[in-house]
Amino acid sequence: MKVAPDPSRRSHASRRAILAAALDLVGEVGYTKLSIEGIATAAGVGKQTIYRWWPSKGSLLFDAFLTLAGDEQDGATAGLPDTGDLETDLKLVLRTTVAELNDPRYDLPMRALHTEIVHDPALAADYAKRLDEPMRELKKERLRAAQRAGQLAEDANLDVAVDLLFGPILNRWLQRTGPLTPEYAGQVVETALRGLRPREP
Amino acid sequence: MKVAPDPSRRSHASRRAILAAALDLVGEVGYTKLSIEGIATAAGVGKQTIYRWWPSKGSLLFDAFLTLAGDEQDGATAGLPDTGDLETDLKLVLRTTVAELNDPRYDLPMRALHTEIVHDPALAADYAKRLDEPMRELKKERLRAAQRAGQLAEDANLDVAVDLLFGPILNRWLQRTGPLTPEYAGQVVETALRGLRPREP
Amino acid sequence: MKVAPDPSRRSHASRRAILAAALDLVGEVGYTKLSIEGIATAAGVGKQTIYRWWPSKGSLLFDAFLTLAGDEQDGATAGLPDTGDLETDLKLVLRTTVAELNDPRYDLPMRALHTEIVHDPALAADYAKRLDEPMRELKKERLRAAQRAGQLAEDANLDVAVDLLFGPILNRWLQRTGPLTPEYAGQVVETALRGLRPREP
Amino acid sequence: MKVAPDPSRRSHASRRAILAAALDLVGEVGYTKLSIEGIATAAGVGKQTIYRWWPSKGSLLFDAFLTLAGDEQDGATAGLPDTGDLETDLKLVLRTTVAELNDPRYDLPMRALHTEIVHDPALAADYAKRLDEPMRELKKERLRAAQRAGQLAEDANLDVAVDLLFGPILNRWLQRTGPLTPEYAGQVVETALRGLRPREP
DNA sequence: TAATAATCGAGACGGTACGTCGCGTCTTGCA
DNA sequence: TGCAAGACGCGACGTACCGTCTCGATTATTA
Repeated sequence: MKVAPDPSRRSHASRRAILAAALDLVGEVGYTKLSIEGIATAAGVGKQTIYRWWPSKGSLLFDAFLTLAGDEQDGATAGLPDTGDLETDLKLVLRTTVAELNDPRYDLPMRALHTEIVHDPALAADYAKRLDEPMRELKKERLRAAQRAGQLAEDANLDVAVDLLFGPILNRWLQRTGPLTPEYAGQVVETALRGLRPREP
Repeated sequence: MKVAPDPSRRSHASRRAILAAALDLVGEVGYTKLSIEGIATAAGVGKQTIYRWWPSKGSLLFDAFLTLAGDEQDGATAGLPDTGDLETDLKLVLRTTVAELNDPRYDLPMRALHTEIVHDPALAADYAKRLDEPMRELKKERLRAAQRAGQLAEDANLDVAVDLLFGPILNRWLQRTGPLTPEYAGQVVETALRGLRPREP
Repeated sequence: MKVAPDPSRRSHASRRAILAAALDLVGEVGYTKLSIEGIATAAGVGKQTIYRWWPSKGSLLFDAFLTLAGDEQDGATAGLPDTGDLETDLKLVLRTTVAELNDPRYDLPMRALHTEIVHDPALAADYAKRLDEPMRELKKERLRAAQRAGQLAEDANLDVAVDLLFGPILNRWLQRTGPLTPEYAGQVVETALRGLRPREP
Repeated sequence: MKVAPDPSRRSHASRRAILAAALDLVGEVGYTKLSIEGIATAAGVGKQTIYRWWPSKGSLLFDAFLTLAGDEQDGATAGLPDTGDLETDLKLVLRTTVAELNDPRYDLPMRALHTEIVHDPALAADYAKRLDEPMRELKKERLRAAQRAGQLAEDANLDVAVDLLFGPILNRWLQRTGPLTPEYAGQVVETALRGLRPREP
């Protein structure tokens, strides 16, 4: 019978080395050539140390990504910018997102993580709970503020609103169906906010 | 020296068997366990026959998917429904899309193809040209009709509009960040069309 | 810096459990699948306790075998039987040896120990000194008595004589080049004693 | 279901490289450190090519040993020397055997093969049939000639006689219970032929 | 009788090798 | 010449053990 290892005896040095090596390697060789063996070697670690603590390559990538995200933007917990002008704020956020997706340091790791999520419902659930929901809540909070300021329809479904704003960008990035530019981000915000319907006369 | 094979001598029986086996297998074992070797065995075909005609697993999946799509909805070439009511028509289309994404026969093959596209820019370009653009053109055509009918802003960017409508659905399907229901599809259409801004007084 | 452990603080319970587990395990799973890790687990003991007290798997097996032998036949120290009839006595001894080699409780442990000896000269020396030589001395003592009784050539090399008697049995047992029966043991004794040359006329 | 590979498609170059590498490696690093992985690397061959054609490390060593033996002494098929003087002939043969066992090129490979035989009854049977029995038959043939020449007891059991001659040498070699010298070989022959009993008066 | 020092169980660690699977290439013999 | 079949060199998989290394928690003297 398989028993869970005791986390209190875990080597933090190895953990950090593994996560760093995973990020480095996925950036260098890409998702397809990323191997546990390669990560272990790059981290100066035995393979078993990886298999002991992570159930799958996906969950390792997830942890690595959390580290990456946590290191740089844990100020994100502070919430989205609120200048009082929703459109300006959203454009800033989406353009930042676009810049991040175009940043080579993030591009390959995020594609790798995305792929694992797509094929692993358990990981998807983990991702949804630990990354997507908190960030989504921040976004919805900003939209709620906009509602209070009368800049957004009272009855708008905020989850749908968030999807409307971020879905197009993520898809274009993933599928490369068009150039992922700040201009595109701006158009998405404008179109989503203005709506597609013709103006009321 | 490598010479290109002569397509006129190609065995159609083998081609069909390979594409069918690829679809069957990806549905049975999923993308991660899908192997060329397995497809060849299941198709009763030599491995070389696959390597001779397809440059990558992704392009094989793409072909297989074209077959799948072609068999069932080649009437799609006929264009989107146009009852005169844009919202109704779009809801129908998006709900059909949702049903398709939820159909087990399509789910795994599409995830597999998506993954290949995400990691293979050449395949992404092929996909964009041969599948995305034609379908996008049909959608834009319907939106243009709506513009002519005054149901859509004259200055709306139609590419952005299409992304706004389909991006959220595809993302929710891929990342499982929420249930992918017809209701959700309806809300996306409504929100996109109505816009997020408060009504003009 | 490495210091020698203090034998006075050694846990006798652990020692006994390890030796017993080693014998049990080698009997159950055979030499090839015998592992220090397995012995430690079966003995309810930490691995380090084994590595602390034994320099190699071979020396552990040697100790275990000494225990096994000591428990049952420490009367062997008393010397070989001496009824006055050398041939009868030798046949008894060799048949006993054959029975022991055929005993499942001894077979696998002895094969394991033999293998370690074959590949480890240091262990071989230890074995020669602590097991082979004392037993060999007992055998030679019996042969010397036979010499005094005029049943054995005065100038016979007793070491060679012992090898001549036991070598064939051990080899047949190890290599399974033929059935290891009491009859075979008897034939070996007869042939060795009688010699191969024809009777003087 | 596992099917046997087709021997007609086997690569002879790989086969030879593997057998040679096995012999070289076992001579260099010894039995304990001999690994399939190491052999494959040294032979410039994939591991699977070894696993495809040999069921165990032992059977590979056996094949390698057959090659070694076949290359050098396939003249052995011609039979043992027969000068008319049995004792001289046997001493020559046993001294040659001793020299061979002391030859570093043979020592480690033979120990390795011996170990595999000891722990693998199937391999032991193969060894008995393909190596031990033919060589034993040659020896018995020489002894039969001696019987016809009146140099050996008519009723001597030839199998036992062969064991009596070779068993002691093999044992001393394996267990290192004493120096393995030509003198020892001579004494074994003399003692075995003369017998241990005193001369008839 | 407490302090103290070593062994003890447990098991994580960096490694090596295992035996298997799949890759993409190459060769063979049939149609 | 295309094909089914499959051997090949290669690389990675996930597992088993190696021998070393911490960890508290017994123990069994020594102060």
